[in-house]
Amino acid sequence: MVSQRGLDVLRAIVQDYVSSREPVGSKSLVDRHGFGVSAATIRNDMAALEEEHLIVAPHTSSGRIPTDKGYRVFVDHLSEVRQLSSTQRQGIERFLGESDDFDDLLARTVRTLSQLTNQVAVVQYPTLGPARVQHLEIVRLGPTRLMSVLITDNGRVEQRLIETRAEVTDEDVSVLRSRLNASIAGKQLTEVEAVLRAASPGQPDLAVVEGALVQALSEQVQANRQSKLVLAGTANLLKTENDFSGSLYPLLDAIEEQVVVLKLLTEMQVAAEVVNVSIGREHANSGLEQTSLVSTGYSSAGEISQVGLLGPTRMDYSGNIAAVQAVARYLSTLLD
Amino acid sequence: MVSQRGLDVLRAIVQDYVSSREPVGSKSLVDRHGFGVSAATIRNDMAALEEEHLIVAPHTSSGRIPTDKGYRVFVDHLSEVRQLSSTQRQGIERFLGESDDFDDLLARTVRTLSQLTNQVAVVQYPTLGPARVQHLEIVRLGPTRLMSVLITDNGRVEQRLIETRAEVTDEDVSVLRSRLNASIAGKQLTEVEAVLRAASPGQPDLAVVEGALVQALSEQVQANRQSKLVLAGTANLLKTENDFSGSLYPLLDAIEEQVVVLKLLTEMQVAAEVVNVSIGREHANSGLEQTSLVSTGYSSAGEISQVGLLGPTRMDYSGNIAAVQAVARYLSTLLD
DNA sequence: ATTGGCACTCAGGTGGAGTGAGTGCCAGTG
DNA sequence: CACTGGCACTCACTCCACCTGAGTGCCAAT
Repeated sequence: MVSQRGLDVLRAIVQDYVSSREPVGSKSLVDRHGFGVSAATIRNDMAALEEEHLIVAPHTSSGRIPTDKGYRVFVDHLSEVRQLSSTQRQGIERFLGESDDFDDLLARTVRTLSQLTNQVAVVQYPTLGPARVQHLEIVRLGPTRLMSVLITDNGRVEQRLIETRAEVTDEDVSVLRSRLNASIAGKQLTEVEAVLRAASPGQPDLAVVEGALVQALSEQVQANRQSKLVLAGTANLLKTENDFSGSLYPLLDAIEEQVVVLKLLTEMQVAAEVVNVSIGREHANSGLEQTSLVSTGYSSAGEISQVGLLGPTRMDYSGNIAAVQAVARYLSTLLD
Repeated sequence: MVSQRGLDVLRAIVQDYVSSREPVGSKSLVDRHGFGVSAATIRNDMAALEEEHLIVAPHTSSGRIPTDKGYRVFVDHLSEVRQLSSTQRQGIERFLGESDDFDDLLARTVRTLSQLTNQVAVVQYPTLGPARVQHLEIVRLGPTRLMSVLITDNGRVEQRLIETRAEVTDEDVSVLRSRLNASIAGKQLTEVEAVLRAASPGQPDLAVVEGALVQALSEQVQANRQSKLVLAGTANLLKTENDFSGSLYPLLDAIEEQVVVLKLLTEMQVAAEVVNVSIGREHANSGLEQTSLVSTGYSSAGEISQVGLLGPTRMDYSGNIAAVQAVARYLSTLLD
């Protein structure tokens, strides 16, 4: 059983290890934090912590480092969220406030977050969800090539290339544009597919082209479900003192691939306001075993998406949680 | 003076060093490439090459490695472009052919190129240049927030957020949308600003809002000049055996920052078809001293932009040049 | 111009000794 | 019963000395 002092010791171990990156031993522990007891006593407590798999010794007779489970207990019970300084807060607001458009805003978000924390920052694009169709533009790029641009009432823009089997003229495009806009403008994206299928066919000679367009539009609406990711600060993984054993290649590769990170973020999808922390092997995803993911929701036009950061399990959880929270909150106020 | 055999020796040194990553000495040189002479003779040639700063010895009495200047001579005079295998070619065409839209196509391009070469691949977004306005959509996001979406006749889409001082209703937006579209649809982007400034003012009560919109549009048109970059394969920098001395941090940071790379690419802007190679210190840009950039133009709707790759100066120039060329050509055929 | 021979250099690997931070255990104490 | 001081032990790391081998520059001979 782990005593109350045992937990204090765990907290101290995590703090010292995070700041020094060296396994911490009983002696230096009593030196830095004056528990009212001797090193030998602390050693007993440490033995208990090791019993519970909260800490581990990298090799016989060296200091201890926290395990994933140890970090978990630390995050859940032993740390309090440190608040950001007001200058940091202002920095965030100034930098995010200047953005030009949605893409730019998310880009600035991850930049800010990665600079603030020295970790890799990620943000999920919101799904289009309950948005409505504002306008559908069709552009003729060539005799058998069209592009559709779907604009929603909350300012998202999705485009798609279409290869038609038959040749299309500019007039055809005009006709189709009017027809389709008339039928889907103002409709929710989720309804679009049904509306299109139900619509009465237009001129027979355009049927083939119209079919291809409807097909493409449906895909476009579908596609937004599997959302997209923006990230920044991957260079932080290489900061002179890095925490990862073995090659960084699999890690950076996994991050660049995005799919694993995206999956993790999606799983964390819960209420905004709550900050989720997933530590090391808790997410046994290939490449990310040595990292923790700190994320929380932000809301954009009612939709909740995740923004967060990725770093070594040995990270400053208090500071990072605070940073993620602050950025997410401000992002929400900008978007809602 | 460097003899003809001297140049052959240089070629051999580059080839051996690129494939073995070890300084190459006179003995192993005669072993692998049977010049008709003895090692001592080769040593004399190597001394001449060193005299010309084409090769250098990392430490006294070790093998030699090529200098940036040595690579330059190799690229310009000693290497021939190796052609890609037809399966590689087909792979490129299959993967790029499937893309959905312009963004996706460029994303696939860099992915392909980075996988093909194991380097970092980059591609520059084309400037909008001579494109014409197809449609301008205005979306009302809130009482004082609008978003403008500019669609060009070659399928590019640019969006921008606008904060208006006065409140705007949906009706106002409709009015403005019609007015602005009427005046700029079909105009070249370069003309847009002039046209807008010259246009007669509409309803006086909308003047403020219209002013803000016009302002934003002008910026939007301007902004596309400074183009944007897509990249992939940064993980390749960390492949187990990597070539960079010192920390990778400054390098990855510079790449992620994009601005330096963008500047380099822009400077290379010349005719398509020609493959440019910039080697190491030839571009003395902070962070990229140990890298070479191989790039060439691709054309999109008449505009020429650059696509290329970035890797250690010790790279397989022949193969990489071939890959860049093949990808750029196919990209051009898709886009033009 | 080319060659074989020779003395020299130096990075990298190997192995042993020493150091110090840290441990587990145990007997003793308030 | 919780805590303490003491003690023997472990083991990663550093330093140093030594060796090896690939490679060099130079020179006299062809």
